[in-house]
Amino acid sequence: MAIPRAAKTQRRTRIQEEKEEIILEAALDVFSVSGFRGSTIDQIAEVAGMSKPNLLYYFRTKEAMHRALIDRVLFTWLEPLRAFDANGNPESEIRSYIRRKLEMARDFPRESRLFANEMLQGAPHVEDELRGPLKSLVDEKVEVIRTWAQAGKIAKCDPYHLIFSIWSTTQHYADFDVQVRAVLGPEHSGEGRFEDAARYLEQLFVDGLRIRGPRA
Amino acid sequence: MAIPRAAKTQRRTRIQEEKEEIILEAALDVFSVSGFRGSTIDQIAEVAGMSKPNLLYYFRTKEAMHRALIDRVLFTWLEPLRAFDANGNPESEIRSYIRRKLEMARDFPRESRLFANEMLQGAPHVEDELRGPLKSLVDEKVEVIRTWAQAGKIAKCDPYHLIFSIWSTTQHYADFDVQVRAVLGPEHSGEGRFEDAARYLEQLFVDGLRIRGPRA
DNA sequence: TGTAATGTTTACCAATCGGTCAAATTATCC
DNA sequence: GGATAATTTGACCGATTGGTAAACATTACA
Repeated sequence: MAIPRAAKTQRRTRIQEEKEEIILEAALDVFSVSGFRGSTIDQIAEVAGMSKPNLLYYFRTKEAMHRALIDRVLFTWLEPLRAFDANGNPESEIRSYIRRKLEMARDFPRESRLFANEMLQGAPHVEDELRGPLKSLVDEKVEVIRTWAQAGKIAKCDPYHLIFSIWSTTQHYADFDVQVRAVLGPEHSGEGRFEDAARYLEQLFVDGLRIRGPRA
Repeated sequence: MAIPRAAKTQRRTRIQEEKEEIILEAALDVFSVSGFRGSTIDQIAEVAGMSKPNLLYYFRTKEAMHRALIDRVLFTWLEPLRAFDANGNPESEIRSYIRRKLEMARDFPRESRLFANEMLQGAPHVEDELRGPLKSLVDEKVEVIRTWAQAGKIAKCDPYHLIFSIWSTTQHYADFDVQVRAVLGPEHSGEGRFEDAARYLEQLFVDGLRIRGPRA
């Protein structure tokens, strides 16, 4: 008798590891474009190259697949912020945070879109994670930024909105990719647009945070 | 015999105007949360408070409803950018553009989310509008900004990415509203967050664009 | 190599999907 | 007030949805 999801053996089979990976990969393809409600198990099964019941053998419901995916993505999504170092140099920390977030937008656009889709729908599946781990981490980094500002290392600013603006500007290049390409035109839609964005954003944020000297 | 959508009379009935308005309002509610694929005619019909066939009497297909909605939203979405005045003062023009966009995020979050949903899905229904009218308008304003920079009125910067960053930061407060509220916590989730955002963003962009004098 | 656990497939289900149709109801205008 | 056009509804359709049952195939391990 088949017992899905290794309930009996505790240890996961080689096949389980492989297939679950393939499924989550396919699920990411589909969910990131159509959102939870707009995606179907059949679509995912087709992308994964296996039958629907086979897929449901590994993840018993559509919700289960989505949850597994969200958990994984949320973790990597927060990586750059976690790397934000209180002991580093403010300017270079912000610079590399922007760079890291832009690299994620370039290298993992599906993950970014999955997350964006979830937010647009009111975060029905991750509200707890937002209020818990996410808020805690942000609060922690906000304190760092505040300390920097009080020490006169950077200009005073609202740290929450600073973080929001870095999130939104960087993720924009993943989530609104079609729009960016359409506006830039085919001649500027190569991968170079990420370098242009990095240059622009670093200038924007670093200059914006520099302590302003005697007015020009 | 009933001829849908006033094919015969040319002029639209009072009832037609009213009902189409109610339907589009309901459709905005639903589409903005679940996207096109994830929304159902039944949902919209329920929100609109009428039967499904009745709804389909005014809009023959789900696509027709979505298109009518997109056309309307795209127009108002571009209003602030259209208002961007080449003859105005650069600093105050950018300031009021940011303010206008933030007001839209506050007052029309569903419209912003509808648009974001469409972008996430690869803009299957509006790619032409992006490449055509949108790109033209942006190109026009990019020239304005470029002229300002060349005249030494503002710092040099990539005008395209400047516009992208204003779009993304302002729309963030509509599209990622749940996240913003979760991170700010219940005590800062009142309408005041838009004022805080406005203050922060105006400072960020205006300072970032000020010609920098002798270094501080 | 045998066998028990694991993995896969075919056939199927009830619910929901987008959409149609004809009949019933209501508004409009002379 | 009656005819005519406009509106609304309930019953229905085939396709698709998320998910199940059980037979079948494969793997792992003694």
